Amino acid sequence: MDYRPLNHFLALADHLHFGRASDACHVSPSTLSRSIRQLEETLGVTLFERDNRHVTLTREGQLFHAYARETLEQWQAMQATLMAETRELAGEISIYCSVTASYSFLYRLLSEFRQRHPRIEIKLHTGDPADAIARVQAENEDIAITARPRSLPDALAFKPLTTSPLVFIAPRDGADWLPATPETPTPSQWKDVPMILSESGLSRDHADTWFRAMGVSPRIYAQVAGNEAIVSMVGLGFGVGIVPRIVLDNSPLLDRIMILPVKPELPHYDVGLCVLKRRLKSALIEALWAQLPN
Amino acid sequence: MDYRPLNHFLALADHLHFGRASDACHVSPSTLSRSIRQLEETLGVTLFERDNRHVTLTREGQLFHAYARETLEQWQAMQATLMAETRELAGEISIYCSVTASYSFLYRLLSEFRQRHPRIEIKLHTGDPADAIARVQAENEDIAITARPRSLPDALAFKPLTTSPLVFIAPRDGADWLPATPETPTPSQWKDVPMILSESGLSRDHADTWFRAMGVSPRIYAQVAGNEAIVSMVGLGFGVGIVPRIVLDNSPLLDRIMILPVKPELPHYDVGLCVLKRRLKSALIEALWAQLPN
DNA sequence: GCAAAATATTGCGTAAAACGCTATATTTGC
DNA sequence: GCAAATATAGCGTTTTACGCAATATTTTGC
Repeated sequence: MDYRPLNHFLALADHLHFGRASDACHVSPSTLSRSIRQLEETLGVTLFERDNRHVTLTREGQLFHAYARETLEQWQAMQATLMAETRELAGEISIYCSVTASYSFLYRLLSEFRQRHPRIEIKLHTGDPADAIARVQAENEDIAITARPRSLPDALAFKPLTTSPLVFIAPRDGADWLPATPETPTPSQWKDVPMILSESGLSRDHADTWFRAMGVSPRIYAQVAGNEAIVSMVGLGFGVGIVPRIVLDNSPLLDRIMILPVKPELPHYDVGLCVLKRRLKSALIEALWAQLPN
Repeated sequence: MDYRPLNHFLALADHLHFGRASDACHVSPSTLSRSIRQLEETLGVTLFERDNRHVTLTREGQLFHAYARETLEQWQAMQATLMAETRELAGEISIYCSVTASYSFLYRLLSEFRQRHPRIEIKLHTGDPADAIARVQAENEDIAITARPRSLPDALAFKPLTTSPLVFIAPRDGADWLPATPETPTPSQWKDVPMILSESGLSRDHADTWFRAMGVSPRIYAQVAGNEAIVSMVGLGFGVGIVPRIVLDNSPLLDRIMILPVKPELPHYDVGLCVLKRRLKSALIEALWAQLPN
């Protein structure tokens, strides 16, 4: 069943802005424009009054709005009824995430899901989050738990689970190469600090950006794959690292490191589920996906 | 909105036979098979149990059946509501006219009308204009585009679209039986000219009147139905014809014929819409009728 | 018992539809 | 006056739907 036109309509009714509504629907503005136009032609009425600056709902659009919401609710209720009727979906879903994410999110994500769908097997693969997007795109994995990339490819859908800041960490024992005043960093303080960084990925991008803004090149002691490895090396006294704060929440090494109160702070980023849009047709994947609020 | 899968489902639920259900839906059995399969995959349930000889509705299929009917009913109700809201007309109008009139007038008559009333279907029948009045009177057609009859029956209403003269046409190549001086016709010039005339209708009436005024009987080579046929036969050299000048405006045979400058000229006549007055009560017909100025 | 008929499904090539990029026209804010 | 923002449309590409033909299986008629 293709209810996309109703989704498109509701998004536009909500946003009253083609750009924002198209973003919300994961389509281009031209696709949304045509979809709405086609719906209007099918119905023989104008649903939105619009020029190139304003979008408002017409009276007919308001009538249609109620219809669209009810229709989608009934469709979802029908699906839920059928699912209940058959007692469950069955099959397997493969999930890729970092060790950290597996500690932090999987229980929350899956505990209710597994109760609801005991016949669905979860295949969990852990690894460097920097690989997550690529593995989903290559269809090695159904879903990944990963940071939202700066530029999300069009074929992917993303749903946030949480937000986490990136933080600088240092050995708790201290070291003479630590910046004296991390709250007021200067190039001279940071130019000789040995840095333990990711090889790639969002945290690496943000680290590079921070140092560029500082006007200094980081002195890279090691580039490693995986935030846990960074925590390990920092805990062993090899240097300063940058990791998502959530990595620390479950780390057995927490007593070996400290968070540096560096200013300006590194940005927060979303951690969430990432999936190929077209895989959402699968009832299994859609069921997992649908568990999270939008 | 694409509700075809629901239509497919309901047809199969009704027929329990892919061949008959696909016929009912105007699709091939393979299309129906795939449509049902896709719906089942989307819902994650089996709607029909089937082998190559039997189709039965599953329990989930029965649940879905109620949903499908209600959904289509609500869609139709929504459309009806919106139509009532905008006073949108829907239905069909049948129009009868000659091929010539279809070329000359339909675009002008219908293009704006169709934009204004996209839900009205036009059924177009073409034929000899001499039949137009009779077909309207017999209610075979709602409206006709035709010449104004000399005596308009009281039950009919007529609205002019344009005026056209009747003209004599001859083969461009000439012929020895052509009148030497069509501007000053004499009975002797015309008595042997082979004439290609309509079997009936206004142009035939006017031709008969002209020849009577000339004091000669036309030598009729052929009586044919349809002005285009007359143009074809004249172009092939069979004789002289009388047709409305607008017939020539779109004729591919224009280079094969010439208009004879006959005096006295045949009269002009109105071409326009003709309809039974009492059919104007119909909102559909009134809408089309009202487009033309009085 | 066997061939023919009937039936639902699937592979495959083609047609149709959907899509996004880019260009366009218009409006707004500075 | 001009840059930015916005909705729409042209166009080429991608994706999806389609039907034909082949297939496998079952049923029916002889």
